Amino acid sequence: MSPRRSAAAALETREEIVARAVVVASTDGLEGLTIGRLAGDLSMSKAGVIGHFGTKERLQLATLEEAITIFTREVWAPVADLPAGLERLLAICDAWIAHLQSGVFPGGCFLTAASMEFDGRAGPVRDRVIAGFEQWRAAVERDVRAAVKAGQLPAATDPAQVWFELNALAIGLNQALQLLGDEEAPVRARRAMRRAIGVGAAE
Amino acid sequence: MSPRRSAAAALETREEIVARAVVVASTDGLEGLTIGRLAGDLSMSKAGVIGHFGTKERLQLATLEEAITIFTREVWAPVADLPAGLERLLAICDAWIAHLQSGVFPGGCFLTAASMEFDGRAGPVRDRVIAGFEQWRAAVERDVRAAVKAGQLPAATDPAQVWFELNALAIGLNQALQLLGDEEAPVRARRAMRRAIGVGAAE
DNA sequence: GAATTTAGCAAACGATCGTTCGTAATCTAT
DNA sequence: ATAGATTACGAACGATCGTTTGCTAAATTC
Repeated sequence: MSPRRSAAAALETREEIVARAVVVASTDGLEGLTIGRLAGDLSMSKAGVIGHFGTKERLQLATLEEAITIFTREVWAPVADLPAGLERLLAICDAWIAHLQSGVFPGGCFLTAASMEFDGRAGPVRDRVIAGFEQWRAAVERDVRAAVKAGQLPAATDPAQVWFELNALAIGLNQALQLLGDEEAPVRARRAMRRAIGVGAAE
Repeated sequence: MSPRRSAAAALETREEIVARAVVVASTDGLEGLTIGRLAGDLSMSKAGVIGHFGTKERLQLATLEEAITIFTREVWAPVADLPAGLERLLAICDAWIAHLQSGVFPGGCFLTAASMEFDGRAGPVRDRVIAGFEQWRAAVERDVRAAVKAGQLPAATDPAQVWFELNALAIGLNQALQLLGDEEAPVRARRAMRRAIGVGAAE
């Protein structure tokens, strides 16, 4: 078969490719992602796959972008409507934990894996990973500051420290779930996150 | 040149290969490790490289084993002589942080990277990674229990919870250093580790 | 309805992957 | 000194890598 798809349908094809790429890269890594593998999975030719992106690196970037979109939808969107402050910060933590448990990415947190995979290689993929983390960090720290300003957290609270700990705990939870299948990890992570924020675990 | 090395020297060759493999895999991952690349770096033939291991998987296992040995030497050996308990637990944390800062692995913590890379693929490499983490976890938890027994920590202290948090913070520190070059991360990690243990940061 | 653009395929490109084979050089053991 | 193991090499294996090139057939534009 040859190109019997309309321009709109071609966009769909591109989305199908990216959707599959996210799944594959989630377990095999962005570098382990392969055009031939993708073509086989989708019953397409290699040229048909790469044609939508031009280059493997741009395919990786598109895949990363989609993963960031999914993360945003899973973790940020559910809490976006809450007012900035402690309540939303706690909701973020719970959504974060739920996301890591959800199995949306079969190979575990995509961004975490990508950050480890590309932390030593320069290039646009690494740059995008960094930008993604910085954006997420800014969102979390904003709520910490709002909670401090509202008197919900002690004035001495350091937003950067809270972010550091929450992010570390999320990564640690991801490892515990993916590598060890530790079923107690989510509750441990929640407890530690509450403590990192400076709020009783009874919350 | 052809094989003009004695049996003893051949062991040296093997060690040289593994030493180089640790460096390469530290940045490119155990899967990104390539026999041809290794042969080029060492001015050897591919057959000469793989001949010492038989299989790439066994080369990966030897590389992983060496990385575990290095980690043990860097983090455990300096504190092994201390008596079990709170003092050694705190020393472990400091040695751990120092190790992550040391740049022994140019691409960051080898075990962390390997755990992310292989957390979705069955096989002996993944099994060895898990065993390495379990062994390290047992060592840390042992000191937590000893500290509790000695009355240095509250009786309600949960060793598994402490391990979970310390490990997460170490991974988070590794990411902050490698991906973001965050120079404040080590002091943040140290502070959080002290708090996870349940000891004042002034210690 | 004719001309142009586009989606996707089949095939091939050189490069590299992990692995195997035969062979020469060296070491070890008799 | 001679025989047998090793060590490592060069060369080749089939497979797969990312990418490029023509081509066909459908969709779009004029």
